[in-house]
Amino acid sequence: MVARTSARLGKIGHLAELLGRVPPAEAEIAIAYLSGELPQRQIGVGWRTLQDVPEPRQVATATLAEVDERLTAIKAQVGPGSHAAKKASVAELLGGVTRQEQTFLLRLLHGELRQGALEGVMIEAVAKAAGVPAAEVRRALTVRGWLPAVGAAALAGGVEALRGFTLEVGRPVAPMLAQSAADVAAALAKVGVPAALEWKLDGVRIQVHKSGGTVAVFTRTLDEITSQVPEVIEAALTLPAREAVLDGEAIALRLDGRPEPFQVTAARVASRTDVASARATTPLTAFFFDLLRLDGRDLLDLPGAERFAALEASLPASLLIPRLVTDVPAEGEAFFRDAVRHGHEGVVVKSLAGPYAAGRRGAGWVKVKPRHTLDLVVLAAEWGHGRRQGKLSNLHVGARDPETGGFVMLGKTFKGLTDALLTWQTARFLELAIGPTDSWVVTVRPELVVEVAFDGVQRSPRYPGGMALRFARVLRYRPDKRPDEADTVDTVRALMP
DNA sequence: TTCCGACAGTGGGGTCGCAAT
DNA sequence: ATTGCGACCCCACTATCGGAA
Repeated sequence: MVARTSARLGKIGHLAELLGRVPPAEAEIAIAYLSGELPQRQIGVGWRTLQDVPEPRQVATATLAEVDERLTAIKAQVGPGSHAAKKASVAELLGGVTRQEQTFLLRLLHGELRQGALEGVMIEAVAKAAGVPAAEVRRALTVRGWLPAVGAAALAGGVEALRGFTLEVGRPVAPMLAQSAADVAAALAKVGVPAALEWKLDGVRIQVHKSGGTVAVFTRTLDEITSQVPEVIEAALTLPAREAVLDGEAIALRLDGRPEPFQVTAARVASRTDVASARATTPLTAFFFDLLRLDGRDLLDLPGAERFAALEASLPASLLIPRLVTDVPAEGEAFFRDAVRHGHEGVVVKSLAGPYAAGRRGAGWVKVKPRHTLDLVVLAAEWGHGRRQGKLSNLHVGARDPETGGFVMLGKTFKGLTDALLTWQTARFLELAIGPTDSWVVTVRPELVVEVAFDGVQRSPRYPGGMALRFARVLRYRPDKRPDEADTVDTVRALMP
């Protein structure tokens, strides 16, 4: 019903009505499921485990609490034999529910609920069901980070219960996100001048919580990585502040201070088995750009300029992100070019006045990155899902190889396509198809040239040229260009770091 | 009435750790 | 030893709704 209702207010109404009927003990589970999440977060079940689903039952027997218990048990199945055990448990669970419930559970477990109601809509639904302002729910969520818990509290105790949620050292806060802009001038126009510009480092976002001698480190998705980043812990422990919540970036730097490719930083942070040797070969450096709490005082609602002043006063300069405050666009442009010249991703332009909008992609922060483009050739396309069902969506694109006269695939992209373009390209690809068109991938004669934008070229173990484009997106088709006028692999190779 | 902010959806490449083969 | 799978690090972009202007 929620999925069938396209109007957002309609969805909110349906969800609120549903929440009003859920027993209090199951409210948390209901809110989690309806917004596409599991209380267990991950349970080690993916698409493979969800194949070969048994026939559902005619009548419902399972309660939400029982399903939740079973999922907890499935998560706990680890070690030898766990694949088969998980598969059996999942089959048992799915075989014990009705067809409707099974469909819902399958989508939930796949992580593709697709009913147009994730956290943003659920916040409104919780507010409506509990009879509280949505702003109160949002505020509690920013400091608690887990809507089902916040929602259950709101349903049980109203505004008073929501007011009980405060920033707690040791529990991560949803990090503030940034919008993007094409250039520094556009970014300055969005946030207003004067504004702060900071280097955008191509590393891993870190939120560091220090309380006395205890330090915890979390990622953008609030996963804890404390044990993987001892350098960050040591840095936090040297700070004079007794208690602090810091926002920043961890990145692997080379000896000359230039950044390693993102792949290197990501691999380092992901390494858990031998952190000491990983650290010896690939040390991490932490840079901080925000301070959310300092010695018992919450700073979230302070203007950006004040938060940074507090940060500056609490950290050695070596831990601070390089930053410039200006109202002159040309100075901002120069700072941006300098960041790129140092090998970094670009800059983030920040409002001096705005609060720390936890969990929001507010207009207070705007990122600017340089953009590369290439004219590439479409080699194949994949059939889309969901709202792209029936449309050839995901393009395989390649560069010309002057040696062989053929084309070398550099990656896939589905971004930047409008509905009209999807319709057009589906028809065009079917005309150009080589071989079957009902297969997952439809191979086409390499005749269409497409202009693709991307952030950079990275080493690839997957593609024959050993290179792949990062964040490729379609800008437009180039009907004025023939495939033999497309860019070559040599051009791409020259862009490798 | 038009504009624009926020949200949801549609997927991308790379890497690690673990279990299965 | 290698492969398959799940999880998660980075992410861009369009369509849509509904409140703001």
